[in-house]
Amino acid sequence: MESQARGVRARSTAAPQTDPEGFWPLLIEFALSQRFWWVKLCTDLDLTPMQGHALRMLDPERPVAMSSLADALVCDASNVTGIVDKLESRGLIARQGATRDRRIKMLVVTDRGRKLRDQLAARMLVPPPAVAALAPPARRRLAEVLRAILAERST
Amino acid sequence: MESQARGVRARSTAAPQTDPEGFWPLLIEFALSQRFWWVKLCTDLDLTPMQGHALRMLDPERPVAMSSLADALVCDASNVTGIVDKLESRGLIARQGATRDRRIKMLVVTDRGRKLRDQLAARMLVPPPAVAALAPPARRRLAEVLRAILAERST
DNA sequence: TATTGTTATACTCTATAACTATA
DNA sequence: TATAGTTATAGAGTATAACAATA
Repeated sequence: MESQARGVRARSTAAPQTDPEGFWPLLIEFALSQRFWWVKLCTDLDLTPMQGHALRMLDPERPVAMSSLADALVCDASNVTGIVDKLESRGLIARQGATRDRRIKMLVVTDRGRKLRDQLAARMLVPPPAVAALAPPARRRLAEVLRAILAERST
Repeated sequence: MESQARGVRARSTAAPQTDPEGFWPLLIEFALSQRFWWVKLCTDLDLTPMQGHALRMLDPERPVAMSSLADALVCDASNVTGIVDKLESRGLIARQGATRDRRIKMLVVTDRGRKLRDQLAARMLVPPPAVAALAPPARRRLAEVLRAILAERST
């Protein structure tokens, strides 16, 4: 949920029709609130949000084509060029030519990039107090549902 | 979850310590995936993501100060000036002077803005098939858990 | 003096279109 | 001809600093 300082908050003006328990609006409200969480996480590690996403989506075990990263980030290839430029200039990743198709450039995560990526992953996995305090059965149930939702790819 | 075209996906390299059910990583993965969902929702209504957030956070029932909107959007006041400029130039909101303190400018949602805001709210409330298919008891339980998390304000 | 909002500036993200070098 | 990536360009979000009006 976004800040409610001075009483400002999102207000719903329409009623849900297939979700009388209000589950979906709550999930959405939560998801949108994580915008700030992600920005802070990345900023703390001197990354922009998109640079953080890029580093997260790259595979530390094997090279990934620029075009694959563009797909993963759901943005244009021209955009990826700039994002990769910045990460490469900091020595976090590197461009490599592909052997068979010389048009393709593969991206590899450097040792330095891997360290930063691991830090990011570690911080991502630290749940906020409210989540850590949940009883295990409640977490287990919610985890099952989220797994089912993510498996659908329909959102 | 971001696109997995050509096999690219986020990989975790660290293990959670206080969340053996994997609840938190799933929740985060879900939250981050909603980035694209929100962008599309706003784009369909000819709004940028931030303009959508601004319209969502404003109160159609009463004027809101620029500074309050800045708090709600968690961004600088100078930033809000530009976002408000664009919404106002489209006739979706309007600036009003405050009576007691003439430094303050209050924002009101116009009739046109209200219609667009309602459309946005209505589309937000349509759950994806995987969510709509959940049994009511499951939804009810999960709604309780999410309410508890959001009430904490600690994320 | 302090606060509200604006302006100026600079950087990042974003897409489109034109370009190159390959295929 | 088609594809992978780059460059040029323009619009939007972002913060910092300096500013005007008001308190």
